[in-house]
Amino acid sequence: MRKRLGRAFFNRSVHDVAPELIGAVLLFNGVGGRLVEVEAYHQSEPAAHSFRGPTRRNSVMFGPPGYAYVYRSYGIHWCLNFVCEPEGSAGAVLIRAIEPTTGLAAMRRRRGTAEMRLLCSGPGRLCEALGITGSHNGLSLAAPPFQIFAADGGAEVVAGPRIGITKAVDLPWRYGEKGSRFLSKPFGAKATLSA
DNA sequence: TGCCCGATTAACT
DNA sequence: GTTAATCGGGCAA
Repeated sequence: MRKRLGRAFFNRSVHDVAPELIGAVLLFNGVGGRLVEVEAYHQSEPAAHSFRGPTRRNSVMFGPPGYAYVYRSYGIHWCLNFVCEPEGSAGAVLIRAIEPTTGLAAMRRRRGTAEMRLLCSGPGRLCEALGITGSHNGLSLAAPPFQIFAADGGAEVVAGPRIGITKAVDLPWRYGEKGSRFLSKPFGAKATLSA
């Protein structure tokens, strides 16, 4: 049986947490699958929402680890983050893609497609498929509707540059499962291997 | 207040 | 390849 992840897991550096999340299982109201792509963000670098200090939108990032930070992207989509680091460090891991395994019918209905690749491959798609919205901002990751289980160690993790940002573009803080068909974008040939 | 831009996606040409 | 949808934050005035 997989180990349930709680606050202790998230109360560490985003650089430790993010690669360990690849292969972990995320369920929201019993719907979800295996995490295959995430990105790390930290207050110290300008691509992070927390870089310029607390605002109403990002306040959850400045709270304790183990909580969900959900924000609206481009005025349209929702994006899910796991708050990490000791409280006040304002780090978070953006959940970018999952391999759908559980609750396929609900995901297909919400996304309006049966195409597996299009259900959860991208941060906005994933939130729509799982039914996550801004109303879930600030919820604990250790209690329903969230259930998060540790990776079983089978995933081979690669790292590369983050996607869709214009600042700190060279930091290789995107992590994914090597060769997964459910990535939002493939990793380049020069992607490095990670623990 | 007004203007520009963004951790995106789908539907165009 | 380009563009529209649409809203909160940051910054200038």
